[in-house]
Amino acid sequence: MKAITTLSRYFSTGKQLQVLVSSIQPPKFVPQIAAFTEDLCARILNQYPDIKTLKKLHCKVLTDDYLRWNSSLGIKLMRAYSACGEPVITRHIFDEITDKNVVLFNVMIRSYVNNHLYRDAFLVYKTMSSQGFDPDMYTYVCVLKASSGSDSLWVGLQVHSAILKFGMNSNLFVGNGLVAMYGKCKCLKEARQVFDEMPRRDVVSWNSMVAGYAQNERFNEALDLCREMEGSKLKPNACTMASLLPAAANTSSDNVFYVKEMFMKLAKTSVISWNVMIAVYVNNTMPKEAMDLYLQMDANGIEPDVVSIVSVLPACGDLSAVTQGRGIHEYAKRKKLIPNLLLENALIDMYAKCGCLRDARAVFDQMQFRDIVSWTSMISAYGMCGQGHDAVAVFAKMQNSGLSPDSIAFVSVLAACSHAGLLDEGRYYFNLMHEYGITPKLEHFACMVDLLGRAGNIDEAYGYYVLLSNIYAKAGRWQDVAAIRSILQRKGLKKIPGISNVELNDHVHTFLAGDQFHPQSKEIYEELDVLVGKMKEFGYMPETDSALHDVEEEDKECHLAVHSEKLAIAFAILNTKPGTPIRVTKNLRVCGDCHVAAKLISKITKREIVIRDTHRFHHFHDGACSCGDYW
DNA sequence: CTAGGGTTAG
Repeated sequence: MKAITTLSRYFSTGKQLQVLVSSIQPPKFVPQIAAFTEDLCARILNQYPDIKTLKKLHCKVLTDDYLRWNSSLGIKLMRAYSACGEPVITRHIFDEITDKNVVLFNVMIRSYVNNHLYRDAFLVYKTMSSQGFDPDMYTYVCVLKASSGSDSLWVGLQVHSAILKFGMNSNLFVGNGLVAMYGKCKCLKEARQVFDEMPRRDVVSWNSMVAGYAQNERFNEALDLCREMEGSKLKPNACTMASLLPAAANTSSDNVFYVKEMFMKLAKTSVISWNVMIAVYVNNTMPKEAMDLYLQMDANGIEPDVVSIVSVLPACGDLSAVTQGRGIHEYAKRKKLIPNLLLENALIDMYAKCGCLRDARAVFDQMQFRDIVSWTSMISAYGMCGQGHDAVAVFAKMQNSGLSPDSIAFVSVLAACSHAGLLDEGRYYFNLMHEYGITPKLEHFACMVDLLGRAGNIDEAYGYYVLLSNIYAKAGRWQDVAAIRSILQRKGLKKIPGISNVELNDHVHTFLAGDQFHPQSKEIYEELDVLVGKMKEFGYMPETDSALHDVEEEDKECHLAVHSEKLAIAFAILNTKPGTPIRVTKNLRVCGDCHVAAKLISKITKREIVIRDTHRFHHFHDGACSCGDYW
């Protein structure tokens, strides 16, 4: 026994472990020797050796025969293999052990979960009871983690009902798992209910609930919970800060200050809290503060790690602090943190933002592995410097390398074309998106509008605008439509057509001002004529002059030049039963003429009409509007 | 003479 204790002192490094493994003799069925070997192996395995050492040890002593009568070592082996990212070998050992128990099942499930093989984890969970092993609290904690990891609320709910059925819900760890699962699955009410009903809560319970709010962009509630936590006896820790991070972007200065206070109150011994604070500053456009904090780490005895560097590099880019950036790059090399994909991508981005294209390219060229982000960063780098042809060349190389461009890669190449005035290339890539099954979004259209606007093709730019407006109007994303409108207005495109939407049978119908393309166009205009006739009896006078500011001159005399909301209302009247309320959304503010018309139409047709414009809601009922004619 | 297995996060 003494010998073993002495030996264990030397287990701290991989090399020593390997030496020790070589000295182990295969087990013979002599009880003392077997016990000695077992204890020795257990000690080695508990240190999580690297895969080489592990395999050596596995071959040397743990033959399958041996495993059959020793599940304890089997568990340790499985754990070690799982930690090396070898779930297949873990499973092999699991299958070899004939004398199973609940713990073995739990270790197997856990191995799958930790290696993100959630389906396999669920499968083992499903089969264990049929083999006579009932899940226990440890099992439930594992499968809850699998549910959170795979965002599968459905499985999570099933697990929850099993937990309730077997009365395991009062266990602290199970409760924490449930809170985390519901939070990940966006069920904050359920998460909060579990949290509130927990008989006992620890820091993890609070952090899980905070994480739930933060992951669902409810930063204020997350902060309220932190305050409440401080009000009780528990102190926030580095993990609390880390949980807040997803929501701590572009938030108020008060909120940033709160996180800073939390950071100051922590025992600042953990590199994680420093990294989170740096990231919070970066995500709230406070690069100077991020930089300063990074530089203070050393004096506080905290060694920056890969995450610290990846977090602070964007700040260097934002500040164009290339000297600092280079220093950090050197530090990363010295600490042998490179190669590292995230770090190298961050370096490319930093150098690009500092205008050091050569350095960016050097990092890119020296990379062992490149992902879509690496390529996209390089394309943007060239784009930012106006080297559109180089950007296009890198894009082509990326395609050749076998990677499929994603939506963001297209934004960067389109932006590069736009900055360099590469009209044909821009059109080519815009059309290419289709082949990759990517639907153009705001950013892509904005690039095209920009590109065409620069090239003087105002007409074509306008075409892209209308396309974009329709897409966003149908999705109800009026803010995006407004953003594009302001881009166009800056480019000198004054005439923005009004667009209205109205929903009918779960389908959104979109109308442009003066729209004549709708299949029911004829009936709609006829209906409008009838309505205008009746409205005139109430003293309505069409205000052609001011009302038609946003349609073409030649359309003015013609009654076809009608605002889109009138078309939408007429369409809804035609296609819905009498008395059905009509709901219209519009991308511009309702004009005076349409407002009067809507009031009268609500009276004549005895319909409730709701128009949401960019500014507010208008509820029209029996000839009056909720806005009291003030908007 | 019954271990062995568990939750949040940068």
